[in-house]
Amino acid sequence: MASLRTAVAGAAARKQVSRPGRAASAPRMGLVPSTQRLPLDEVIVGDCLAALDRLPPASVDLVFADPPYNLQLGEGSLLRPDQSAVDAVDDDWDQFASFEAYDTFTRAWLTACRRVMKPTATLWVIGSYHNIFRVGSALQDLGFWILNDIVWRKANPMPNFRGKRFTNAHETLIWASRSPQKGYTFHYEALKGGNEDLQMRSDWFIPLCTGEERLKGSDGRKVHPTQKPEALVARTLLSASNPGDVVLDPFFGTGTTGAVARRLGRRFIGIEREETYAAAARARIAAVEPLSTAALLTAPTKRAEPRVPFLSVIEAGHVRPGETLTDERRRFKALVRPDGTLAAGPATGSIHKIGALVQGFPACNGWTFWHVERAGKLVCIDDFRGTMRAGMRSA
Amino acid sequence: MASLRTAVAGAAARKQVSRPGRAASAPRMGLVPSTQRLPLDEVIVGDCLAALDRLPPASVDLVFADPPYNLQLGEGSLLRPDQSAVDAVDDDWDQFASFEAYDTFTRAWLTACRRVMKPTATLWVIGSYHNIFRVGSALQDLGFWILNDIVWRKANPMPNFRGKRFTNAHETLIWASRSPQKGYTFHYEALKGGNEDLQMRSDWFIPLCTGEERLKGSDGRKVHPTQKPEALVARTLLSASNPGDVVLDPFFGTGTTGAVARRLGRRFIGIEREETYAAAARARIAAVEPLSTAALLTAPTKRAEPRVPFLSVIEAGHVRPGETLTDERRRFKALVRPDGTLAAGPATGSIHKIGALVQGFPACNGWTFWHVERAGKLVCIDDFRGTMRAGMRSA
DNA sequence: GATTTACTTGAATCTACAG
DNA sequence: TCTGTAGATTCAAGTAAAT
Repeated sequence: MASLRTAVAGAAARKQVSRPGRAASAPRMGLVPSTQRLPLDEVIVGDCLAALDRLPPASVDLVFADPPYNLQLGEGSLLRPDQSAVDAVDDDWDQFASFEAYDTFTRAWLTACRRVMKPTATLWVIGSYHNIFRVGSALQDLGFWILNDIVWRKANPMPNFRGKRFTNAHETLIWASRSPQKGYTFHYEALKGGNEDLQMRSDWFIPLCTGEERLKGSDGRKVHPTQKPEALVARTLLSASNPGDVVLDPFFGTGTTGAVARRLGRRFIGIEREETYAAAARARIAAVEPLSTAALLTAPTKRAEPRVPFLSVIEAGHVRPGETLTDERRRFKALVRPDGTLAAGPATGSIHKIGALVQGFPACNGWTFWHVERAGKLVCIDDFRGTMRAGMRSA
Repeated sequence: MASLRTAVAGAAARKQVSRPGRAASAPRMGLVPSTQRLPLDEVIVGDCLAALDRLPPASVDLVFADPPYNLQLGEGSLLRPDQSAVDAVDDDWDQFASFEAYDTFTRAWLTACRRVMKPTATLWVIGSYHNIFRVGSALQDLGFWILNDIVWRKANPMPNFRGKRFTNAHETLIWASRSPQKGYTFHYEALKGGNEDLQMRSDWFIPLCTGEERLKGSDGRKVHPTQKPEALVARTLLSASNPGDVVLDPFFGTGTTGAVARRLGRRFIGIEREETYAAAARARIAAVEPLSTAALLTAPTKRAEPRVPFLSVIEAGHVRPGETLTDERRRFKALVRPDGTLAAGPATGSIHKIGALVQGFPACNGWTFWHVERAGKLVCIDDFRGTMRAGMRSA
């Protein structure tokens, strides 16, 4: 059964390669006319598969999905040590007859999401051990490419009242691109800057959604049983999308994704089956104050900066032809030629090639490797490039 | 699976009969006669399926499995920024033709393990996002009952050298019982006592296996590419087995499970395909000094002050994105961005970098430099960090 | 001998773009 | 679509070498 599942899913995935940028292909079902207009910043009430099929292909930049977890709870209710009852997730939408039924459901919505994702889009799914292994396997079977699994470490998890297991103190998010193809958005430097100048790790420590942030009904009870903290969703959107990007959430619930998207200057498409949740989401999102554009401006990453030929650095007079370049520790030397190449002995080539050559390395960033002497001190030639880029910005 | 190799039966095999009163069923294959004698505290060299089929059913109390991860590495080698090559895991034993092939392999060894597990036995499997979703799904499909997923947070993970993903800083263990039936071993109180009287959580912070603990050959190179830290295995054995219990490891490698089992007064059965690894394991285990029963309590892990990202301070609401930070004498200003970086004019970066920049210094401690105004007074952002650290100590 | 600095290493699905 | 090249990129520990 499982092998058949894999084969079928694989075949479906192979067949379904949309070609964005060329002809806009027909909607998957062929029954519902495709509207090319995106229902932006709206909550669509209805079945998520039907709603997804009505969206144009290759139209969203990011998907955040918090699907049903398929919790398999026992019969009786769970009691705390003080005999109060734990408010368990036993809603109809979380009930599946079998793992197979859950797998079918999972493959269906993932396939539908994949169709509407741009080739450069990525997808986030959150789950617990009850469902995340099914979801992860389905992702791989459908041709998604897992980039990371992220652990949401809960600051204040519910203890295990019976003392029969470890405190279930985390949930797992999977971050995947549509295919192994490169070119997705990842704000590496920004995340590093917000994390003590260290790479952001795959384990995130974030409190549960409680207190003011938790939506409560007029009866004082929580509106949705599994509302996620905005901080968690915000980190996914900040890391893998840009201001103005379209974020899709096929299990919108009470609209955490929409609220965060609006606050961070992203557009959203929310799909939710229950009108009660959708209504709560609309009211919640309307109250969100978007951040100022100034606070959202994305800093240009080094990769996005304009290219500066080394020849331009020479032409600007920062380095003279005939000068000698050396490395930080003055172990190697090279001669600057008027055409922007370097010479080391008989060999000539770019600053990168000669840098690699003299060190015996396969590659080298010549900009950071080579230095010139100015007033008795070594100056990195990358400093000149920085000066020139600053001049280009002000011009 | 086709090649059934004969196990090397150690001459010094201790004789142990499986529990009387339990029906000794025929071996699964029906080809090799079942030996009712358990090969305790030995390393069986050979194919793990064949070896498992020769063990009597319902005979082990715990399984610890570290199967191949099925890493799918690219063509070229990965270079660090200093151009040194990463020693990748590209061994033959980690190569599978497809997910389907890996699934087949996984179901086979899990099924074989399940047969030899006592009804009360539990199983641990470790993996990464490359394989753990396949393993978890297979476990559920085969009737295992997942008790917890545990996150091994690595103290010193390998960074992401290209800056294209989050640092892959954890691996996942699944802890499962043979079936939903109750009655497994879990030392709740002991673990709680070793964890400052707090329930042991599902996220464990443990360093990699390096230094003295890492087995090295005569050439000084690591014997096995994926040796696991003893602390990790010890915690699984302490939590889910009793002294004298039989612990099975079907992917024994260099015998971490055996060494830990011996040290903690458990018996072990190790199965390993490569004689080189098995030989190293035997020598290693022979050198292990078993602990006295009284000394088996977990040693509390010493922990440094947790690092707090400025992003977490924002997420916690202590500082709002779009707010202005200033120094104690209000000479400099910077804008707080939602990703935890600051902006001063066109420049963006961490609290430390921007603090240094505005002062014209080479470095700056942003935590003590930057302040926000609260009720007309300046509050240092380091105060917020202190508050957050207090809240994190329980985690 | 004590302290500082340099070097090594760990389960890795690790680039982007012009021509 | 493929190829060649510009050029961007690392954290925590442990060990060895240098001061």
